[in-house]
Amino acid sequence: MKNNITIKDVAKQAGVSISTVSRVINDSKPVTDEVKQKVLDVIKETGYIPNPLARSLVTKKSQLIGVIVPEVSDSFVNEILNGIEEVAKMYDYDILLANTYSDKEQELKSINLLRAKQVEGIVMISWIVEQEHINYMQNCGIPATYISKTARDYDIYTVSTSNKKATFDMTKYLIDKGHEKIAFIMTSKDDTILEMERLAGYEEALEQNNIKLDKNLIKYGGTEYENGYQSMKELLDEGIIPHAAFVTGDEAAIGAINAICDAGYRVPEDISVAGFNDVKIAKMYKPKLTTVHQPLYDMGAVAIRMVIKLINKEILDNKKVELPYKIIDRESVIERK
Amino acid sequence: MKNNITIKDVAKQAGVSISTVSRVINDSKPVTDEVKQKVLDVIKETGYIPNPLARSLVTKKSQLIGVIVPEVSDSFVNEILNGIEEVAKMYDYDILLANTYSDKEQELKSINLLRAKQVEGIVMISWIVEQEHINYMQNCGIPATYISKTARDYDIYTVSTSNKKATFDMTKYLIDKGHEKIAFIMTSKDDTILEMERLAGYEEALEQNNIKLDKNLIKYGGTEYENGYQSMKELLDEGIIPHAAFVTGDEAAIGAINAICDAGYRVPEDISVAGFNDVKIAKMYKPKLTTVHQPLYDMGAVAIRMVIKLINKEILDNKKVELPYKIIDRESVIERK
DNA sequence: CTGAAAGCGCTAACAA
DNA sequence: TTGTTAGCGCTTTCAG
Repeated sequence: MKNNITIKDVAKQAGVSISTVSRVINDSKPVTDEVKQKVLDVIKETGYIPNPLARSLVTKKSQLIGVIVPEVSDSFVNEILNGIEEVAKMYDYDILLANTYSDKEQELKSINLLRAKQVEGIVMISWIVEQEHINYMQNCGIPATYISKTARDYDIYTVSTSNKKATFDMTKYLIDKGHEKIAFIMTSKDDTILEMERLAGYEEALEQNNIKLDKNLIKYGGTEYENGYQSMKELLDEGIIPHAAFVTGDEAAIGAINAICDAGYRVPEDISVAGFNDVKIAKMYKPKLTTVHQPLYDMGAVAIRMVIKLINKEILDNKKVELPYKIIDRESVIERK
Repeated sequence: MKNNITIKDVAKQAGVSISTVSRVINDSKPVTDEVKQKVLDVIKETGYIPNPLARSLVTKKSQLIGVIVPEVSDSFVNEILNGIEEVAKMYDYDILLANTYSDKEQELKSINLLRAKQVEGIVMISWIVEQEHINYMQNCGIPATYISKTARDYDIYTVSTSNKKATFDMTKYLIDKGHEKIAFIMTSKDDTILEMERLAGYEEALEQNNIKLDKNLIKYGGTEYENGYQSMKELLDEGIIPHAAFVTGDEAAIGAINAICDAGYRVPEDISVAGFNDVKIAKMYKPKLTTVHQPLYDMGAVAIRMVIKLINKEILDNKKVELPYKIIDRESVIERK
């Protein structure tokens, strides 16, 4: 019943030595066709599967790549995960998953855990990348790439899109549509690099168009629906009715839309709303969300390909890959009359 | 830099034998406090991490559980995944992920792959469970639980909710709201057990309320947004305007809503729509989706706890766990006047 | 081309 | 309580 067949059994049954069997399953050294066939037959017959544990133990290759995510059920995350998974499979790697709930402690723990499991590389998806983690990671010398909304100038492998430029573009897009009083609702706590960059993009666009920055229009929340809802509600409760709201995350943007509607305004007729990421729901929602498209699947695919290359000691020409974003013009933003 | 420290190094440095080191790290046999402390110190100093591969090789326990899913980015799936992940961590298991895209071949392959990786158990999320897989799985004698919308009477461990009853209840709910012409849009191809059960629930509710079954109101699609959209569109194009639509999946339900709106009708004023699963988006959408709540997170949690128990040879009183569902009364269904 | 033997890092008898 | 030793299943020299 169970897979107790070992290389020994195969060897015995085929009347050869275990090394010969090893050779045929790995194609590592020449073996007479005749013998080879014999071994192959026995393998098929017995249903023998080499034990990768034993193999890994000697080769020091586990064919495992660890993936650390803040939360599997976040759509930003799981679309990336799809890309990771698929490419991993192509290269015969398996994915070891670790959820951190954005907890710093947990992230560190996960790194350890994965390391212990002998993963050959790690892809880390994290909202906020911290020097501490990087040091830690680099110390253990395990190939890693980061997918993070922050492309800060840490000396690490990252795949991302240009936040500043994307934010600038979307803001400008909004301005071009006639909006001036543009709320800016961010999806992470203040003071991270990410926010700095985005804020910079936002401010720059405003400035270039001679719109005075109004700090009251800026809110910090989280990536979730509820956060967006909350931030928008606060704004409205403060009596601020913007022409448009730019929310740097789609789920939060949808939250914001709902807050707007609950307050008795219409989207986009009264207030336009733009999102960020172009997550699956973005095109399912009504109104369909105008947003910044990030190639989530590709980001995952690229990231893992990078660590695989790293594992194979290939040289990457770039530590930082920036994938192109695109503004997706849908229904939640309209021209302001 | 790298984690090359082995048990030997620790032993040498602590001036003890490797077995002693093994004992302290596993707490398996009494060791003098003094010696123990010494060893612990050295471990801390060197940053030694036991190699689980080597350990697994001898203990035959990999601390790995395989999870096979149709697609990570499906919200039904990833909410379950969250539950799985969390409980796994509690029990010190790691998750090996395999995506199948609902491909039968791929599912079989994944089982093999995971098996090869020495997983101790498998949780399988699959739309359709097939006898072939079950046989295969049972043949390799590896503990497994299935999370599937079908609770068919296979002799396997499953966690699910009662489809028939849930469908019945929701249909009845719709009828009680004054709807008679109720479209029934299913999220999988015809002829699976799942559909049979659901259909039975639907038909029964109709019958009990003296509503004649109209086959034209029944459509088969898939779980995705597009599928729901498509099915609904077809219906409308055929000139059938139902009072309500019951779509057995939230994303598809949202697709249906969009199709309805695109055709110039309003939800829920003209047509009510009900979903199934109560996925994250269900409460984000506008109108908020009236749906059958399935405890996704819990389903994952329960499923993996079951396989862990199975792994530990504990006896489960029930092969089949049915978790309670609940009708969530939100905005997409209203009383018909 | 093939086999014998060493050893990957660890656990678990078995002695001492 | 501790050390010695024999493997776990496999790859990989090294002889032949």
